[in-house]
Amino acid sequence: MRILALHSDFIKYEVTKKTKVAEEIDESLKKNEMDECLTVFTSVEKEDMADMDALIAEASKAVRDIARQLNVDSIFIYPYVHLTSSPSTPEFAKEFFPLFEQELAKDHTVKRSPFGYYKSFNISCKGHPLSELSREIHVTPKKEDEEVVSEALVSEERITSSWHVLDVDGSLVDVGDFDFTGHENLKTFVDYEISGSRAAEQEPPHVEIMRKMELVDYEPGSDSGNLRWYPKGTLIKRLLEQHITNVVHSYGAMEVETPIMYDFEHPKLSRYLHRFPARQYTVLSGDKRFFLRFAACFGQYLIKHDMTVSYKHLPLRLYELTHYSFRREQGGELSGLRRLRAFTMPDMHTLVADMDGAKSEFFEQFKLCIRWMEDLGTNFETGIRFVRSFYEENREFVASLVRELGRPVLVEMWDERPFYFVMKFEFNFVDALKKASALSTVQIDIENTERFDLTYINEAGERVNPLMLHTSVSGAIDRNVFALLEQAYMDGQKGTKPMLPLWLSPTQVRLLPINEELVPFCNDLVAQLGDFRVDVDDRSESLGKKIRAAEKEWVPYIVVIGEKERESGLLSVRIRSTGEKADMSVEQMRETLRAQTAGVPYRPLPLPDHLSKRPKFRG
RNA sequence: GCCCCGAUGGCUCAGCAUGGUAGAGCGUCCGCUUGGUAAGCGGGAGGCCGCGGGUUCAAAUCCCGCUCGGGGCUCCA
Repeated sequence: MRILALHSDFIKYEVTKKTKVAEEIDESLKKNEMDECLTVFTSVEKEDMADMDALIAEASKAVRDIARQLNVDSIFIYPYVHLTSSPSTPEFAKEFFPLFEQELAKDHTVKRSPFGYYKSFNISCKGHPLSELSREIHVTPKKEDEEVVSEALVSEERITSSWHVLDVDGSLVDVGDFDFTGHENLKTFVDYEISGSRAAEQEPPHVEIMRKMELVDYEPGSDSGNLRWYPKGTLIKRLLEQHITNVVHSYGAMEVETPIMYDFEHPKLSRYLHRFPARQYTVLSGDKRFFLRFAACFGQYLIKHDMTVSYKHLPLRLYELTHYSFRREQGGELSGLRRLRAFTMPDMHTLVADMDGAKSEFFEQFKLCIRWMEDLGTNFETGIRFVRSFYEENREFVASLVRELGRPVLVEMWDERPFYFVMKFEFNFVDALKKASALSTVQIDIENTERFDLTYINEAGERVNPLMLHTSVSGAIDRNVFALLEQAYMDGQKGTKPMLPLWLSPTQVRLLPINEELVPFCNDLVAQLGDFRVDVDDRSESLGKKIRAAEKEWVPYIVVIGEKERESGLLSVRIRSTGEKADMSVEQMRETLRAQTAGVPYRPLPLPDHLSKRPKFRG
């Protein structure tokens, strides 16, 4: 940004002609003047668009400094594009000037000439040594540090909230008064949320597991928080992705795919961005700047903006599995699969006509999320958050959610609305280090359909803004894997053998031939168990070692194949989940597997089915 | 962004306080072993001790800077 500040006896202007980009103004502003003032000619530049909040802070600081130096109170802001050769978009500047005026008006008398008009003007400059000053203001990420905090953060700090527990019988009590006996995990979640007590100074257990098991690993060749997935990890991830997509699809969402990067200068997006901390990756393409999406919101908003939607189409659901969403989290915030800079997020946005529609849809999606968590099989605790006024009007609705869930939940009640939503819930997984991480979530958004101009035609034929739900039924897929591994670890600590659900186990059945002559027989068995992931440890190792290797890989069914098996056709199976050994026929084996994998996706083995053919991905 | 910690064969780590020929286990390769429910035996190969500078006759080791990684704080739309 460039400014030219003139200490003036007076400035007068008069609008002569309107341009295409003109802001709407009152008749009274078409002609105005100010005496004894600092006239500030201002042009907003392209680079300023990186951060509106920082720009306002820096610019007003500069102007205040000059005003103090000259000891003037009155400030006249004059939008004047001609100071620069690389102006920002008119939309950005148009948004900037009123905010700039507002900021300076806190401690000065301020007037402003309108943006987007040709004007004639008269100015008298005092002509003393300090009367003509110019400044260049640069908004750089470095300067943002302490002073410039985005609107969203500021408002979050201002908002006070109170914490309660809502029980199944509908009673709402202060957290302090609730008896957590029998709800220890909820207590852990509550402590984490409220006090934020973060003791552990260790690496989360899932990190060692994900590396040792050759699922996922850090990638030193990329930015931190961008991981590499080995074949077994990729299998697990793909299965979860496929499953969540099936679930959401059969719920009635329409799947779409949208770009991963968006134009900083797109007027609607830039305005949205300025509501949030600058945590996005930026990408340069020629001299255009783009940001990598941090959710699927943008693409879906832009599609919905262009759609013609009737009330008959509601609720209308779009879904995308974002491969990837990007958030440039601060270095120290990153943690294994729990917190990443590039992550995979199933994201659904539902348009509904009104608050009644929003509530019934919210309820259905709440049930869908419960089912997901039950399938995943990890622990979870519920947080429900809303604005106080929303609760006052919807007590019964909120209570019905808790009844549906069948156990008490943590409630956070805000005095005023901190973000764009009036209500949300999340299901939080509590990990081995007693930290909580959100998985499923649904939010009722009352702001963005207007902001992004999403509309539908109601029964009266009018074009109106719907309400919108933001939903992730599963939460980030990476984080689901995190939860599965942490849960397995915790199970292991309690004495049960750690394992993944059968449908996600990279190897479901491992055959251990007692000598190499039995390998062909094992190959026949692999073929007979065709629709499952069965492999053969054909290496020339001792049986003990093969068993140990299979156990370390958490293989759910380990089958030793010797002469006895070849003759009888009965398999000697070591069942990980129960620790028992059982003899079963191939057909029984098949049935056992089939019963446990009904309704979930299948993918073939991600590696060669003979262990002797398998490379090591690490160590 | 701030504060702590770390970096040595493919992996996990020892060695570093007191400078003097670089070590182990696992894995890998080659032999032997053909076994019945969690580690059979022997041998070989494999190292710019993260990068750059300094101190020293001599640096994996001491000092400074950097890079990368992890954890904590803050943060988590």
